[in-house]
Amino acid sequence: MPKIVNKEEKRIEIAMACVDLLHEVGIKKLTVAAAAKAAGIGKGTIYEYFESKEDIIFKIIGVHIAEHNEETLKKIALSNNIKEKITCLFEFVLDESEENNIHFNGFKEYLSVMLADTTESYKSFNCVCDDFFSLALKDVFEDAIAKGELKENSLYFINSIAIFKKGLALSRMSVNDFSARDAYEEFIDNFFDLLGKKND
Amino acid sequence: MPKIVNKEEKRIEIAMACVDLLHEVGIKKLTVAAAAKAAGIGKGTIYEYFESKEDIIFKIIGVHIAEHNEETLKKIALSNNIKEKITCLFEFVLDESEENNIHFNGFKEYLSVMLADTTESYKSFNCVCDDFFSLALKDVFEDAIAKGELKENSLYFINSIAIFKKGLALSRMSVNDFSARDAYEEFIDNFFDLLGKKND
DNA sequence: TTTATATTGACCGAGTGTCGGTCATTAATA
DNA sequence: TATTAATGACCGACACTCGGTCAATATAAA
Repeated sequence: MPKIVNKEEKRIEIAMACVDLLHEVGIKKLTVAAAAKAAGIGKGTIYEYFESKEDIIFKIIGVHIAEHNEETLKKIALSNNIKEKITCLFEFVLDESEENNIHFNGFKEYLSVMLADTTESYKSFNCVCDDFFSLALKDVFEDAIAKGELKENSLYFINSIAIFKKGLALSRMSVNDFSARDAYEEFIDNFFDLLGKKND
Repeated sequence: MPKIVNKEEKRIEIAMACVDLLHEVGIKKLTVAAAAKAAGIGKGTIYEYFESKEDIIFKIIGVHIAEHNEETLKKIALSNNIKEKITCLFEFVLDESEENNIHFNGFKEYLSVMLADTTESYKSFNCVCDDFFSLALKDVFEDAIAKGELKENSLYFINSIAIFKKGLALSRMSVNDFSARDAYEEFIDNFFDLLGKKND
């Protein structure tokens, strides 16, 4: 009998091998043949591990988001400032560094694929991401309220802020000369003016 | 000389003839041949009027949005209630009627295309839509402030609300069991609690 | 009839996904 | 230990789809 490969591991391996290529050419111009070449395998083998070309993108984004969420939680734990903690949760949408641009663009590719063909599994995946954000934000808010830095009714806005974040991402993807950072700062400052407890 | 056709009119005519088909099959499965058939013309003729398949979707959404914006302004003018006026501006994202679903789905198709290949002209188009919303909302807010129904600093939130609306649309497109109406109501109620002037 | 434009569908090639077949590895057996 | 059997991994030729092109044709004004 041949060696039994770990399908899931190989899925990740192939997906990761395609990351650079994907970012070079974008999903529209990514061919399965090129993806196979990048991964050093035959074209047919791709289909042993993925349903479709789009499925590769799905895998890539999944791995990255899991990594990113972990990092985010660490950063939040390290910070002592409430506003800073919240900003950590938005960093993915705000950061315009070379490295984050790559990931953000990957997310854009993913969104495009998902909107073209919104399956239940895609939707479930989105929900998981949303839940992470909402739960983490809730923790931060409750912490801030306990410390007397935010008014209690801040909690009512958690869902709305999660939605705001999505809009921020979409705006960054689709609006000319849009500064997500500026838009975010404007929002969060106004928010704190209304709901922060001035402890001066 | 032969019959001179009005290119722009025919563009619209072809695009409109594809609306039903597009909604049936979605952009991924919409073939140019099928689109041509739906419009009762040859496949080659499509390319006399459109740059690409995607361009058809672009045209469809453009026409619908222009129509919709006009209607929205009329509805706002008819209403005397501030909250109702604001809701008019969100109606496209909230309404789940059969008819609006078709339009909303069209918008989703459009978004997908745009994210796959974000050209400057797509971005400009988005800006036009955003401007409409922001300007209309500003008018409503200023009116409400003048009437003493909203606090002045409500104006600071206009950009954020425009972004929130985008997030709401994206959520409706991509999240399981998401009620845009509920999320909107929650937001707007909390917003009025904070920034409405209680005139009781 | 001439001429400029509109229209068309056969055609092309890029690219997706399939499938029959090969290969490498290990289990079983003598 | 050597030989054979069994099996899943792997592959790339190929069938097919579909977007976009273009040479030929239709149309209608002059």
